[in-house]
Amino acid sequence: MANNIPVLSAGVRAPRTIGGMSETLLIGEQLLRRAFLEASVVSVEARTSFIQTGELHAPVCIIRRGIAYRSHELSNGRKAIIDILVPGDIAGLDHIHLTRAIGEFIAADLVSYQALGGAIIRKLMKDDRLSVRVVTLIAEAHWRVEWLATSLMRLDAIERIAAFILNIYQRLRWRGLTEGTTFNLPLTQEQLGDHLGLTSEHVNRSLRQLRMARLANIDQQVVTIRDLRRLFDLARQPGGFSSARRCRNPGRGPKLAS
Amino acid sequence: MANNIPVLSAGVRAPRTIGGMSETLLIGEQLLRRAFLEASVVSVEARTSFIQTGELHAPVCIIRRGIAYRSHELSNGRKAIIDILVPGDIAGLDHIHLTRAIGEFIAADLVSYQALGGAIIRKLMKDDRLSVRVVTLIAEAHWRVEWLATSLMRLDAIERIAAFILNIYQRLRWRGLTEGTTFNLPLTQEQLGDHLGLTSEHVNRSLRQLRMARLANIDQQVVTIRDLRRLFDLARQPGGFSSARRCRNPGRGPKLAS
DNA sequence: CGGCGGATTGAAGGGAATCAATGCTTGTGG
DNA sequence: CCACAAGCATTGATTCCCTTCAATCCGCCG
Repeated sequence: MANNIPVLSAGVRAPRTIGGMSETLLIGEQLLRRAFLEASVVSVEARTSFIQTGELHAPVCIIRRGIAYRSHELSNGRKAIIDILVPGDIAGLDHIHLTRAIGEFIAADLVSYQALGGAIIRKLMKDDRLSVRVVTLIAEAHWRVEWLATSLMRLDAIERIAAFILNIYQRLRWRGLTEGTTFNLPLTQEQLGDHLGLTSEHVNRSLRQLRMARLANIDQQVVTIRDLRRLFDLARQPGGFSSARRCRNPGRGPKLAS
Repeated sequence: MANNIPVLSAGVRAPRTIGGMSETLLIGEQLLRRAFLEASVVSVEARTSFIQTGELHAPVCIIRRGIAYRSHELSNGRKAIIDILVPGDIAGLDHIHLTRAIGEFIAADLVSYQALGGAIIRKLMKDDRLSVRVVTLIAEAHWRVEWLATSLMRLDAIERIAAFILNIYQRLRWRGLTEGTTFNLPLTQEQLGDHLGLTSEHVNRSLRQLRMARLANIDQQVVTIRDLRRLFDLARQPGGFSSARRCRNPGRGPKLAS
């Protein structure tokens, strides 16, 4: 299983955990996932939120099927989606020591998951190995948001979308959930916009550009990566950026053929 | 001490940790801070990085004096600052289980800190109480970045700056590091821009607007909050936003008198 | 069929970046 | 002690990416 590989959001070189810990981590991973197997499987329909903001003693969930996301609701009804959850992801680990959930968990399509209460996880964490794995899982989620923030700061629309596609692509691959360069992405353009800090209209236009440039297709919630290499060039990785959004220096890096 | 209060970045209502855990948390906190006291105090000058990207076995640091920040270097030389560290903050907790540091830690002004190696922290974490506190500290850093990402997505320049000022203000207050509404902020406008996803020029213009509107002053690295109430209105909090950046609905919320 | 949510496309406006100068401090060396 | 350089702050003019507003189209379902 590839689950012990820390995944950085944009599909960057995955940060490595301490080499000597890997066996411990693996065992912790197994213990944790085994614990979730005991829980009953819950299914929720698309567009329903299965954990609400402020919910008391919200559980920790492992996503089994479908795509979910975590979002912050703004009082005018719009949302800021700050994490995307794919099958195998364990979500809501901050509920372990939190009385009230921060943010809302919403199913993008038909999602099934298994949930454990914070108290149970706290008990399980008496085991050092599992505890270590929980810490690394939280750290992974942290890196994802960090990279999201970084790309919001310094990449423009197309670059952000490219980075996002690669991010999801790599996470799905590491989990063995996709073979080729095609995968399902049950998000509306508005949700994409809410995740990338764009309007749905501009997401639409940017997707068209990606399609025209033959880098990637997103139609009917199906993503097809056409040119992985150039997509990587667009989605400049941290530590290996070729240039940034705001670049006084000459040479703005790869451009799309307009 | 107020250190057991989880702090959300924008100065939002602080998320509460499990009530019954508070004593455990407090003890864990004390154990952790006590451990750091043993370490020798290191001082670094302004603008020097004391942990480099990719550094092997980077330590965990507690900031004792000054302001530091964590940033991701982009290959064209520009930076994305993804966390600000004030005295009392424990930084680099993800190094506990990571062979190589992600991101760089830089002193904004004269900073002194104490550092413990990941191995030591791992050993300390055999103690459940300390382990719990470490997890909550990581979660706090996570919420900070989440809110940063949210504000990058949905707030405009002035709102982001307002949110940022309040964020720092509240963190300093919770630590008892400032009394009134004035505090020191040793960041250049360029660094502010790198943290908020703006250019230094636009930071400058926005600061002027804040000054003109008599909301806050930032001069010579000294912040003076003039109108806390209206500043809060500008920096819309998660869960309590009055409106967002992109708002098709009428009534865009508080505006500055131009 | 009509309605609805989502995708698509166009036109116009705005917020922020870019480019370009000019002050203002500070520290350094002559 | 002054001159000068370097870094930062400030300001203006211009450009452009993205939002906003407004329609239309499409697929789906009651």
